[in-house]
Amino acid sequence: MAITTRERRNPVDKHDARRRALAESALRTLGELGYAKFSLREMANHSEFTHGVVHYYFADKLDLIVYCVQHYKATCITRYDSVIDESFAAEELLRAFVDKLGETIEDEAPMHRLWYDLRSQSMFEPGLADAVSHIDESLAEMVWRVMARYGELAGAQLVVGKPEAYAILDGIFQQALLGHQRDPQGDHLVQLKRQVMLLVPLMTMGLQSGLATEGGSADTPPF
Amino acid sequence: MAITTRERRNPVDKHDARRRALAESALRTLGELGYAKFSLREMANHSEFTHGVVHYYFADKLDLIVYCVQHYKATCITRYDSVIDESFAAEELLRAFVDKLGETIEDEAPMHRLWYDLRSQSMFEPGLADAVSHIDESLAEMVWRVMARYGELAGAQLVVGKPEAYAILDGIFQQALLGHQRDPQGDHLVQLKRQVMLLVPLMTMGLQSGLATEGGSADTPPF
DNA sequence: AGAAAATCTTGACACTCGCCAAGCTTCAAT
DNA sequence: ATTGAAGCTTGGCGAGTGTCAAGATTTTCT
Repeated sequence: MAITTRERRNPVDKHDARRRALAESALRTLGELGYAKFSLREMANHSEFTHGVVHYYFADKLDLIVYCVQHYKATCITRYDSVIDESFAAEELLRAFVDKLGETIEDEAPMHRLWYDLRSQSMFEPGLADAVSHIDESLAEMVWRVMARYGELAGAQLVVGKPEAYAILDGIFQQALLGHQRDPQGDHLVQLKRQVMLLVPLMTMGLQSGLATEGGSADTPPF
Repeated sequence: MAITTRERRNPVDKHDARRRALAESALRTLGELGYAKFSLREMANHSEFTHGVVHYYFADKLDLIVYCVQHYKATCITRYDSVIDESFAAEELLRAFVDKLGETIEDEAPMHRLWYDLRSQSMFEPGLADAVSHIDESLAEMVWRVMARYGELAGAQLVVGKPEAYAILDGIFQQALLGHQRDPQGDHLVQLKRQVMLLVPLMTMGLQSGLATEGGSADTPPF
């Protein structure tokens, strides 16, 4: 009965690693097909798994998807922390932030459209509500870290709170994603960057007239 | 062969009226179940129609849903025009606007969550993209009419353009709807009103310090 | 009234779905 | 090497899906 920690932990680590692998495969298919057209067999066809193995690791389809949502959270919640840590001036932070925004919309569009899909689904499928709500809260906190750091570096107070800042930037981001999906040739990414560089200063006090001082390519009037 | 205009127009009117009736029934079921769980038979069970009649009036399921989206547009595009026409001062317009926002979130939550669902679906189902895009554009114009009128009444210029104003208010509205669905007992409606009354002046020049002058119950600090 | 056209119902078709049980394979421990 | 558990595959069940054809019903026109 001498069970070392290694002997005990390894099986459950294997188990969890397998769950993660399943979840990552499911996330790929979900990002491709969306919640409505997602099926376990379709996921199996697009991966190395067989359609039956899911029920060995998850109670049912919804359990898998909820786990996917929670796993997705871990990968995206700290996405902008590097731009916070590596920026030491307000304009530098803002520029790094909008660049990262543009990158993620280009590189991970399927994951982002899936996120908006799942968030909408959570209004019809109560089983998703909790997991989605937690991610939304984490995203709001991530946005708030950027905004707080920006205010700190700019030496100005924020005139909006955490929910407002998140809702605003999320709305802007969502429109950019919709436009990018509808017409990938369009200039939605530069519009997104311009809009964020307009709105972030607007959400801080005393910087409303500082827009024109940034120069560069983002000084076109918004209308 | 004497075909009067009444004889000729009536049949196609009947046809279109029937299509509209089908669409309204489908919209009710869609608002209840969401796009993913919507089925023609489920719609038939919740209405006076039989599941087969749909294919007499629509090519297929997607054709029906696209028609639903377009029909939905007509009912919601002019929703805020009355508050524009009947308000003759900036604060009055703003108050009427936020009141209407709260009303629609209370009275037509199923339709609004359906809208966000369908907009997300349009990123996976290209057949929905055009119809959804047109509605989004119309909603942006509706928001812009309110904003333009507000700026006019306040005697101030807007510091954001049409896409920004719409994205911002849409993001705020969406968060309020999500919160209201997750927890109907919460105070998301008063938060929504407070947020909009903060942000609309913020989107106009020279009104940043005018927030405290409104008094009433919306003067709590945003953070 | 009778013919013709429009409208609707019904039932079946081919298909996909989540789920599960029975059996097979792999692996670890004695 | 043998045994037992863990992991996985396979096939199938029942339910549900969109679609459509055939026929019944209603409406419209001469």
